[in-house]
Amino acid sequence: MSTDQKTSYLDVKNVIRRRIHDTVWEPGSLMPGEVELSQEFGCARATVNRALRELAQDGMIERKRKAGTRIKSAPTRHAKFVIPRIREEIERMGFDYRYALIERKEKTIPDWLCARIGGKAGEDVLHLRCMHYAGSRAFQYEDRWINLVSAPKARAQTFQDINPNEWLIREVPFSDGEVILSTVNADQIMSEMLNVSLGAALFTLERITWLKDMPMTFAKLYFHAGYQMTTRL
Amino acid sequence: MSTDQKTSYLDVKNVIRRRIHDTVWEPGSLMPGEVELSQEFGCARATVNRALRELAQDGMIERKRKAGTRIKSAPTRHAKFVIPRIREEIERMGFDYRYALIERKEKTIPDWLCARIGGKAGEDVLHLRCMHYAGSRAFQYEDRWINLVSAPKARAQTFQDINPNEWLIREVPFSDGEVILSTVNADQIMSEMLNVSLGAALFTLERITWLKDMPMTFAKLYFHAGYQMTTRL
DNA sequence: CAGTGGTCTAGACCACGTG
DNA sequence: ACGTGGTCTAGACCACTGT
Repeated sequence: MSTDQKTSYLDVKNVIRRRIHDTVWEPGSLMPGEVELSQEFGCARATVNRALRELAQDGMIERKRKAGTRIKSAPTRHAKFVIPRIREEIERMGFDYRYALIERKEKTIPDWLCARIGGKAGEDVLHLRCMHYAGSRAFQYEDRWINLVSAPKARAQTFQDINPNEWLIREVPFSDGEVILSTVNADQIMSEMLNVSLGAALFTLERITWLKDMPMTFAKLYFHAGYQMTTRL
Repeated sequence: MSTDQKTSYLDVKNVIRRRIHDTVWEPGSLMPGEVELSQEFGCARATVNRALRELAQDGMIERKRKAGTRIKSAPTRHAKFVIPRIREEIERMGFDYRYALIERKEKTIPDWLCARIGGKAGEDVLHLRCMHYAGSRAFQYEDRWINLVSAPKARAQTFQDINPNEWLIREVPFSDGEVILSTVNADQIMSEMLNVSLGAALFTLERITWLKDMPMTFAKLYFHAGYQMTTRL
């Protein structure tokens, strides 16, 4: 009568976590290899492997072939935030989503944008300014630039009835992106658009998207006052 | 002469990703089961399993036992942000990290905090206000509350020479947490502390931490003007 | 070159949740 | 009840990289 349930990768994960927390293994030091651990835990190497793989993904340890696995001295904390599609975010709150194009202009790429996203000088870009509403309330002001070289189809799109994000998702694949969260004091334009007082603290999200080194689009989103992003750890 | 390298879980992942993007399988609909896919790809079920598991983790699909695997209609976009330890963040920028305690006071838990973190009325808490400097420049103002019921050891700690976060990491385990990013206009105190003009837009990070339903600590961090969080997708 | 993690396999049993 | 995903195993080969 042995209560020999097989040891799960979760058990392994937890034990190791505990050991790291209790400094059984010094930060920065090497921990035993997979084979050794699998013997200790009485399970297959694959089980240990999965536990360690996930711990590495969580940023608790660092693994290198031949070098072994070491405890991260500075256990990095990650938080996963949802970057919502605006329509869904608004509808999930129970409001009607409404979109309005304010301006649409083809231009030559400005220098600052060139530097910002790594484009080539002289290329054509499409500049869009739009608003997103939740019911009758202004929700987000969007300042969007689309590279017409890498996304020429945008030329034929008026963006009167579809917002840039939804169009891009449908029409343009992308490989890589960058997101920057920051804040800004509302200037004249934003205060009018978002109906907030001049200087109000606004949450902003900048997003750059590439397709294999080709810059596709740059967007700066200004949220209504009081907007916040939430996540669980 | 067959170039029969074994198909990797990465291959599977990529093909599936492609199919989802190309709407080979309708959003919201069921996709084939693991067995069927493993036959199609000519690999072991474990391989398909890993591919699907990771795709689920990336938010592209949703899996349920017995129900099968379906394509997420609203492919959620996630972004993983690093929640840095302030000392490391500052030192990584090449500055000296300096910490200063401004105020330390034991109190009865205020109502708003009670509601905020789900504590019991009447419990004792420790309220700390501190500053973090990068070299000579103010970097972050911290407003911290520690539950003295769940972390009684905090009573004996002056927090003169160690910042709350580092102490908590060392002394108190935690199971669960919540992070909220938002913005605020600098009030009198913050403008003095962070040396910014009154009303400047500040980036704030609130953090609540629990240990098995026991609220441990609540912190609101106010960053210097111009602070931003960055991540790759 | 040799040791460590990375991955694949084929088969097995289990747990959950739908019908 | 039973089908689907979830996990474990034992063994094998590969790929990277420190020595």
